Amino acid sequence: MLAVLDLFSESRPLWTPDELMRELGYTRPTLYRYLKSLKESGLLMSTRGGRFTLGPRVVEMDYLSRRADPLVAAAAPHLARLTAAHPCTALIVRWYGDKMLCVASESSAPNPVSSYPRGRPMPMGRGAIARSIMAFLPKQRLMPLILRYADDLRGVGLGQRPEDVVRVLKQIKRAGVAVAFGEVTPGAIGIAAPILDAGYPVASLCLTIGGQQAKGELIDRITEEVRIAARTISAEIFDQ
Amino acid sequence: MLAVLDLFSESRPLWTPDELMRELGYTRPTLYRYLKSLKESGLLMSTRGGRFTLGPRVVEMDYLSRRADPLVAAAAPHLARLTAAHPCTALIVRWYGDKMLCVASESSAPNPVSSYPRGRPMPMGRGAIARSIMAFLPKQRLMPLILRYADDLRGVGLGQRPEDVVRVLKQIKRAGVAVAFGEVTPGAIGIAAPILDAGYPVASLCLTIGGQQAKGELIDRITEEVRIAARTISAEIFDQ
DNA sequence: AAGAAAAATCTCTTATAATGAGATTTTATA
DNA sequence: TATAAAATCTCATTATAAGAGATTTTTCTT
Repeated sequence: MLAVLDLFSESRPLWTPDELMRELGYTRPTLYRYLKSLKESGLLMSTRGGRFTLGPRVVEMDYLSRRADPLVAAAAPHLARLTAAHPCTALIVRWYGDKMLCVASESSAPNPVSSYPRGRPMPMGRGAIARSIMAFLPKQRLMPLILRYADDLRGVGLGQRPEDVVRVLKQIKRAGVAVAFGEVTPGAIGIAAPILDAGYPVASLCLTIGGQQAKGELIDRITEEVRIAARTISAEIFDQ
Repeated sequence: MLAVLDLFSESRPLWTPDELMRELGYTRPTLYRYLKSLKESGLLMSTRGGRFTLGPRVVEMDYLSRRADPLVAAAAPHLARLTAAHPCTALIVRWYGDKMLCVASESSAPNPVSSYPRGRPMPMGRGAIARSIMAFLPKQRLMPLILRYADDLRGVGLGQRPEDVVRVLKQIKRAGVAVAFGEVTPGAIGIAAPILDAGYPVASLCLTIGGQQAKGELIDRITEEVRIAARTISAEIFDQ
């Protein structure tokens, strides 16, 4: 039944029962039984024209998840403060072991180079956010990731061999912040620091600014602010 | 398995396996099997301390649902325009047959009286939003609702008997807009017009302003703007 | 880093509950 | 209101979840 749910994607948010039957190979009564359960639970809903989409429970659960997340609560004032201080976008990206998703963001840039709403997936192989998290992973957890994203990591100039990547990440860990120039969004500078829970990276605080405003001295100042804000948030969420 | 998911609520967003076992009466292996599936699908995740919460798939699905919703897309510029014109909160509330949820909102009020984020449930028996939708329901769909929320409807002075409520709703339908004073949030005025898809109400556009700014003439002007905006959105979403 | 405690998973039999073919009912459409 | 399409029902069959208890893995303590 969860396989039905998994078919609803960005490129294909609407399905007819017949399409689902064909895709999953279920018979008509079986599929309709699943659809009935999913509809009753609110995870799916039918639209006019006999198609199905994600339903109200999805919206409701995200609301719950947002309100129950101590990280989102702790980070909100810091995002507000940082965006008030600089024309930028500040975001919190959670790391779920295999992927990263933006869970909170606020923007004060007049024309943001890119949007980072809650739920937007972020790439694991590129950008300051990914590196700020990877730098704080224990080696055993890190190595599989480096191998999996070897191509991407090479592409942004982190080094040819895994050892080279590890060396760069060690530097980032020492600095406590990662900076990237246009790796995720062309023209955007990303400055990210990890949020640690019990010493283990669970998310990243990232501030993105347009490449134009990027005087070296300003970047240094922001870098320091991000580092400190991430540290503060880490302390606030630690055990609760 | 969906019963497990249903337990995660605003008042109880964290559960231990033992609590779930006790609550649902499942044996240990059974519950763990469920948790494993739900964890693998990303609907649940475990936190430090062996507790479970809603997981990344929830965040991701809401993002999908938001991006795939033609109503959210069509309404966004209107919310922006209305909030730019008045210090207020403008929101879109979808009606799901048995409940209403805010699906989009934007605010320009300096100190909003209340917040209406996506996912917030709205009461079906009170407020301009509820009435703007009920007024456009066919009688057969309407009567059960009136009976179900009779107490609430009486409480806000819509009439003692169902016929009285029906009469008030007929007036609202003729006007095309509903106005309410402090029914959902004390001190807030709500002005709502239905969004129709194929003549059938699927949502409501609502504008809330603080009671202080509420000169009668201003309310009349806003009322007209809301009515027209809702009509425009209806036309835009009609069959895609 | 080793041992104890707790948590999670595994094994295998039993019995429950999901499946599918086809018929039937309900809903939508003209 | 008739016709087509969509959704649900029936029931025998079979697959597959459930549970008791043992076992493994993880976590915590010292």
